[in-house]
Amino acid sequence: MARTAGRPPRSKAEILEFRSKIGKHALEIYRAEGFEAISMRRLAKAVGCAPMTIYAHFDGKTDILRYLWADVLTDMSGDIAEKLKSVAGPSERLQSAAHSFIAYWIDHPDHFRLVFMSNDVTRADVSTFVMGEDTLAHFLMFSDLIREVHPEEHDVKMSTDTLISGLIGIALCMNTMPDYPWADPTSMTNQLLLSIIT
Amino acid sequence: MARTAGRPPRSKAEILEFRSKIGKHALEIYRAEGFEAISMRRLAKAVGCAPMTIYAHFDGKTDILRYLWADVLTDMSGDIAEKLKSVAGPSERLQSAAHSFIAYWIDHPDHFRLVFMSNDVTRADVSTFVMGEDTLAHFLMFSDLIREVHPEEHDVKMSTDTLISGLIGIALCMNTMPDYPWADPTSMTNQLLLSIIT
DNA sequence: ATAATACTTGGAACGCGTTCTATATTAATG
DNA sequence: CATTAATATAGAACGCGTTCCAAGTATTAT
Repeated sequence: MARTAGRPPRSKAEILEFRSKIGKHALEIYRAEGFEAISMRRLAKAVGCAPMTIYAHFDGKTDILRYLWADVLTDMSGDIAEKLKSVAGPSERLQSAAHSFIAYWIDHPDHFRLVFMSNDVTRADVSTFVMGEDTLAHFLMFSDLIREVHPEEHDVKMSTDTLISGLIGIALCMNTMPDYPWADPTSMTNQLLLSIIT
Repeated sequence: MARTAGRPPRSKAEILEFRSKIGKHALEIYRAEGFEAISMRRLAKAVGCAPMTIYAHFDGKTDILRYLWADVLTDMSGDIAEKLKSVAGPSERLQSAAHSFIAYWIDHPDHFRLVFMSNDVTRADVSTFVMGEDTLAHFLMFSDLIREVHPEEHDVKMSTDTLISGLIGIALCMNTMPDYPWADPTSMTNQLLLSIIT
């Protein structure tokens, strides 16, 4: 301990506050004008700081974009929950959620790109959290639905991950290769569900 | 007809030749130094023309990258075929192919990004072919394998598309969200296959 | 006050994809 | 030959993400 002289480092609270402040402005721009409109120079102007300052708090643009994930995922979860209200049976509920999931990403290709096509595939800094608790919850909702269908044993974790990644794959294909005559996404989703429900 | 004066448009053969010439150089750079190394200015230098000229033949960078797909997919198909040599039963062959598919994209994240994460999600020019006959063949191989498993009716087209997009989804998740504790990719692939094989 | 440390700032710079414009260059017709 | 249309070229420009650096500002212990 025994601080030497000089300005002390910012408290963790301050750091988080600044980060979320930048994230808030990024979200504003994204909602108003979409993905392309978010630029570091512009974001800095919106926040009211120098472009350089942002780099002191974030590793880069992708690191900022992660702040928008939660927002999009919340929107998606809301969509699913809304449609889920009027569905009763366990397997029907799982199916409804899956179809809503697909529909959401097909209806919002820009959101899909934001969440699933962030372009820093290269570096996998395990240190950063990437998927926080809250972000995760939006996906684990499928676990609950699967558990309702299979109250017995069954490897819920694996079924969930398979379903999620499978669904994301369908959405990716529809988004990135729209010219290929894919089978009906609804049919594909049902087919995918077969491996979980049966 | 009755041509007016002036230089005639290039023949289709010439156009294709120029395009493939650019594609060839792009592939060279990609193989030698990877994705990031491909830039329009540098590519022009390699081809021996002005950067502007490329834009007369391609819509943009993404349009060029498509030329590299075939190469990557051929490589992948080779990988699958190689491992498939020593596998006998119909369903075993399908499983082998699926696992090889996943393994390939996990082992080559840069290739995955090149093929499945081209960033022009926005515009869907139906006019451009996007997936040529040859490119397509690498995916339709799964159709044959599925048909071997199910000689009867069964909607092969839909099963194939579901399997392909599901596999791509698993690969995408492993590549873009490496920090999330996904279930074992092998297990997920098997789970995915359940919906097709049964 | 002074010195030491942490952080912010402004500006320049690099290479990028892309667009624009004005100026060749090429190859056909008349 | 000249004319005319198709193409290629050079160069500048825009905004982008990102990096570097020198200078400034803020906050603390001494």
